[in-house]
Amino acid sequence: MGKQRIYTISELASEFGITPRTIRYYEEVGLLASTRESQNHQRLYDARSRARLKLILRGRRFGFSLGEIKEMIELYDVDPTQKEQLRRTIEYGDRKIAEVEEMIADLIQIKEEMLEFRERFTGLLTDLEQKEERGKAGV
Amino acid sequence: MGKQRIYTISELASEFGITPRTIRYYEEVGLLASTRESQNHQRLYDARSRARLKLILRGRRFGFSLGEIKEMIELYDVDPTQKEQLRRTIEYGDRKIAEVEEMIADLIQIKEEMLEFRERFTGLLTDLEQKEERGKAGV
DNA sequence: GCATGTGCTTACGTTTACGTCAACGTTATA
DNA sequence: TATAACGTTGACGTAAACGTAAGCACATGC
Repeated sequence: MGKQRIYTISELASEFGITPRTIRYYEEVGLLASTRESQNHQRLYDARSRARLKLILRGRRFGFSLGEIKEMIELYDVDPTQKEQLRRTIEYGDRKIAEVEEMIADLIQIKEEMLEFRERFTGLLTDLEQKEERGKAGV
Repeated sequence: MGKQRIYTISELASEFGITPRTIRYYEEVGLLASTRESQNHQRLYDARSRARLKLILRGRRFGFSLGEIKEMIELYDVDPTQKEQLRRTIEYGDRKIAEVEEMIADLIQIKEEMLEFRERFTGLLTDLEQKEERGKAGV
């Protein structure tokens, strides 16, 4: 088995650069469950929860809303014996894959444009520097 | 010269699938200027404004805040005769290019994972279907 | 044994990015 | 000429995603 490290809420928070409040909020909206230490009522997280949090933050990074993220993550919880559920999940996944492909294509185009832009600017800069050199030489 | 089509606010809005209010809001926060038909006070947009709006929406699509988008777009307005300004812009641009590259890499990884996931599910599905077939044959 | 740190719940506050509505002006059309 | 249709400027409303603060419980080091 994998090592079963468990994490407190502030451990996870500082690891991912977020606040405990954020994690509690994700629980509040049903995105991330936690087990509780009996007696203490303290939230505890295992490797699985940690992975799930990572997924959430990854989605957030690309501008998905928590609602969309929830929809996507819940695919991991599909019942693998229900044909109709499997089919719907695959279909939904195909749409999401297409979306991601589109995003990749767009980002590549954006990068190209930024590079062109960068070259224009470095060109302008070296022009200015050469002008300055000639100025100095002229004196 | 390029054809100088001009656009009303609702033309632009419907073209990009947003509302006039959104465009007015972008003006309110200093993201998108408009010329006004004198007398009428009606907002009008040329090709340049339209391109700028496109940039804004592209940034939004990838989860950038309007603040970040503003910072990025303002690079287009740099004074091309100021060396220090040019240098800073290039430096900033390099950071943004690196960010975009990272996003692309991450998205590619996400896509890979989604594809693996998809294969597991199609596998499960064909298993189920085969089981069903054998069941029918048994009768 | 008490202060300090960590966590809990509850609840109200805040920022971003618009939505929505009122009250009004201008232009095309029947 | 009146009535849509489209535009304008306020101004208030709102959903999402947390921030923040109060009041309390529990553990731990000195």
